[in-house]
Amino acid sequence: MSSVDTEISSMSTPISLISQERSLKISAKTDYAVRAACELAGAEPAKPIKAETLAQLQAIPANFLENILSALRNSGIVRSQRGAVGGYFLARPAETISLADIIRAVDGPLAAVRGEAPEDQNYSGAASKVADIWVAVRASLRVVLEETTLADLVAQKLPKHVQALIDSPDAWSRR
Amino acid sequence: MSSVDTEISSMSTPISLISQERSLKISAKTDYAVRAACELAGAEPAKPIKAETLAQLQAIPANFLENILSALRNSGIVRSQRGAVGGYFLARPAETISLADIIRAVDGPLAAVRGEAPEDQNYSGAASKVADIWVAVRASLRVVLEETTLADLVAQKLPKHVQALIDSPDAWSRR
DNA sequence: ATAAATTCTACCGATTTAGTTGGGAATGAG
DNA sequence: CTCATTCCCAACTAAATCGGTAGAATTTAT
Repeated sequence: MSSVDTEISSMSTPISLISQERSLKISAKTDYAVRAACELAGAEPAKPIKAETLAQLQAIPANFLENILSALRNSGIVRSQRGAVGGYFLARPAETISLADIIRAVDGPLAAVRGEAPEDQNYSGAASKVADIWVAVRASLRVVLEETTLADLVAQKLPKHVQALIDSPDAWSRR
Repeated sequence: MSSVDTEISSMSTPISLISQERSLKISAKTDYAVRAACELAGAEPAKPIKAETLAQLQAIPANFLENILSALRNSGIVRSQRGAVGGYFLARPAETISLADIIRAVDGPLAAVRGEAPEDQNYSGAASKVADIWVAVRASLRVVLEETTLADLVAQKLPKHVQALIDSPDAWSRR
């Protein structure tokens, strides 16, 4: 066949698009949830802020944010007040809300392997230590996310070991 | 507030289903890639193993595995040999291949926030420190994934700080 | 009671995930 | 040479998730 086809080598590669794979990624939902929660933590304790206001403050699509706030409410992280002067506010002090709490509320357990916890997988042969690695990954995420609270974030005072990670030389290298 | 409303507790709650969200999750692709690479690392250096055999050894869907091996080959992690006695083998010594290399080959950069690097986001207001947190998350992932090699995994000798994470009391708590 | 404000629920399209299918192209054995 | 074996590669698919919208339901102020 052939004949003319080619030129292919040069490659058209329209590369339709930006690949966008996801494994160990941070979803928009998680990012939005943390940002909205920061705004709530930065405001007066029991004064409700309406969803629309949060959306504007953080440039989050308003209707999507409502889904997120709903998940946070179901997990007991925020509470809501309906009616004319309603809105959302934190359900407990910002010092007691970790980032891990927020992420789990909107996106489920950390470091799940194909929907299940790492310790529920079973690996054989040369790969038998792989479960340990996923457990280590989860533990290292927890070191950051379980210890950092909303209060830390808005006060711009992160826990020492978290700050140390950020200050480490290659933390900002893009790779 | 109310009074009667309740009953809510009982609530139909169809609970649509097991949620299965994904943020900071480990994809099937990543898991399969690491397991297949372990088998290659556990075998003799330049003796090719065919995809079908790898698939059986690790119970990975064979055709899907070919996609994954193709990605690993494009990233220079494995090499392949066609023909009757062909198959796949590691392109370089197992000591020089980190888990981060493998994950990036099949699923792109670690800890991307909505498709972009954390340092490319810009945050305002009460959330201005959020970028730092995502950088810390990425750095903590790297601590585990950049230092652990395929050789470590098959030898069942993980780096000290990784083993320390695994041995820490709450690493295995399910949460 | 009623209107205004806001939450809440159900839906929707596009992308991604996790695969499958099938054809072609090297390679080595006989 | 020829043919079986194996990789290679592109397209296709079903189901789930992502990101987002629309409208009904609820609460509060007046």
